[in-house]
Amino acid sequence: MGTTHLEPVQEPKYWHLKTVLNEALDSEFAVGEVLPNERELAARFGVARATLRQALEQLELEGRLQRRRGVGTTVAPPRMGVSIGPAQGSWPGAAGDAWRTVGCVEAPAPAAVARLLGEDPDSAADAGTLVHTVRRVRMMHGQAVATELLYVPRTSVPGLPETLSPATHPRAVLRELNRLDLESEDRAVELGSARAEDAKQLERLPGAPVLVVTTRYVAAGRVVAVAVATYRADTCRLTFGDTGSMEITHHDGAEQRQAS
Amino acid sequence: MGTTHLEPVQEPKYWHLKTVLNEALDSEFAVGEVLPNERELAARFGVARATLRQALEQLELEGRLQRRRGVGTTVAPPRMGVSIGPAQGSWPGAAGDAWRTVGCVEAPAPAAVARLLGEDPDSAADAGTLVHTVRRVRMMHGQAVATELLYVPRTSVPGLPETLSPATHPRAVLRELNRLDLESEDRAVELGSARAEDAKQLERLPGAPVLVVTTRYVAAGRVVAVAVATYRADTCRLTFGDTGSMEITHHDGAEQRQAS
DNA sequence: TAGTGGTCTAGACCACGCT
DNA sequence: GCGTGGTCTAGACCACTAA
Repeated sequence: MGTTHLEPVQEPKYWHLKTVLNEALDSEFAVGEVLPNERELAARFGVARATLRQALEQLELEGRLQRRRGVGTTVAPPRMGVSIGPAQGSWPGAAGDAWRTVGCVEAPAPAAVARLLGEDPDSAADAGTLVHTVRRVRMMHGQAVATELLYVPRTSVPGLPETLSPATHPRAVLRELNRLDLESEDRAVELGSARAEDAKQLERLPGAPVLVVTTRYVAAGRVVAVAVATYRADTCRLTFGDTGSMEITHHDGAEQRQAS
Repeated sequence: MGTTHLEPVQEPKYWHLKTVLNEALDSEFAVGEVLPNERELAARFGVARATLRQALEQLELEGRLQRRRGVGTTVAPPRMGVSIGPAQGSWPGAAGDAWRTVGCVEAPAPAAVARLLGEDPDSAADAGTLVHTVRRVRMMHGQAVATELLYVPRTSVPGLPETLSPATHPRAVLRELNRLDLESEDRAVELGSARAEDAKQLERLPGAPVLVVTTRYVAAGRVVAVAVATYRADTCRLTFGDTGSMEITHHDGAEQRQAS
């Protein structure tokens, strides 16, 4: 990455800059390596820092870079493929999955969730059903890749005792849920930005781009649970389907060296 | 939306601004309505235009706003649910789907595609297989929501004549493809930014956020085709699963009035 | 041609991670 | 405390759309 000042083009500077950096990343940097700091880079390319940042932002969005305040900008490893249903025992709480339960409360369902549960919109308006709300975090390669809120109406798990200790509560809900036999799952994926709470658990700043996966679990003809999972969009590629053979984690880039 | 100057908080201004605007959008604006211009809004909230823009950018990312150069900023309708296989005859070219074919060439497969097709990485390095490359656009409600490049190796459609006119070529490829019986599909979804070419067809600026859906079609134990589809992330919610009953296009917001 | 959003600049200060 | 990325400002000019 030389002191290449940009030749005048009729293409936004930040766009051209992005291309140049992308190529430099492929050919001159190893995964995990730290780039020069933003002031340095901006000077080297002869642009304002804000312009340089616009290019870096996009590269981070595309999963090529990782930036951390107080630390620096590093070359990101290829996105990891995370398997989303129906395979790999994603039925919440199945043994061996990579979810870690971090809490559970019992509260009225938010309006949006009530609608997904197939409530009558009117009745949901004034009094949402009581739902067990389990918060979980999905770990992969020692990193938090997703947070999830799992909503289970009390009516879905009638076998539960009235009062539960915070320690056993989530486990009990998941256990009861696994007793039901799952008929099907509906899923939707959309782009969102991390709310403050999620951002913290994903070790990102609020507003970071995330992929929101909404799942409805159907058993015995009824929606028995709804999950809203928030995946880091920068580091994750969501994989669907039977085999999981697309889980190959390799990338285009020329050499795949490793930083010390 | 009053002349509410922001009270001093220890939260980024643009973040707070986003919250305020989001609420105003729910309560004081109808879908399709145009907002005051950026200079006006910035003045009204007592912030620099760049700061105001940071808030607007996020709201656009979340599908709440739509901005068009030379026109203005309007309140976006709720995201539309677009169905992604395996239902709804998504096997390319099936009758009645909303894809419009815009071109077709025969060329060596790019390295990334060759890998997805299950090629030997070494042989792919020096000589990619010849593939038919069909470019399609997915329309919904009269709007382009996705572009797709469908890669079909010549070996997958041996029945095809050597030379084809540009007009009949794509149709012929799709027809041959439909003769095979599809065994399964692998899919992956990740965040990307629109390349110049895609952006144009999606009526967005280059770099706009998109959801990239990569599909591998398997028939007779082999990968017979690979599709890379690029969906507008601002206007689309991708839906997966059996019923498509999550296709409800309604949103949280209080009233859902309609602009004139 | 007037008005919009998009790009760009050259500064300043802040919050955070390290050491 | 020092260096990093994150936020913010107050300008300027450009590219596009529509009247």
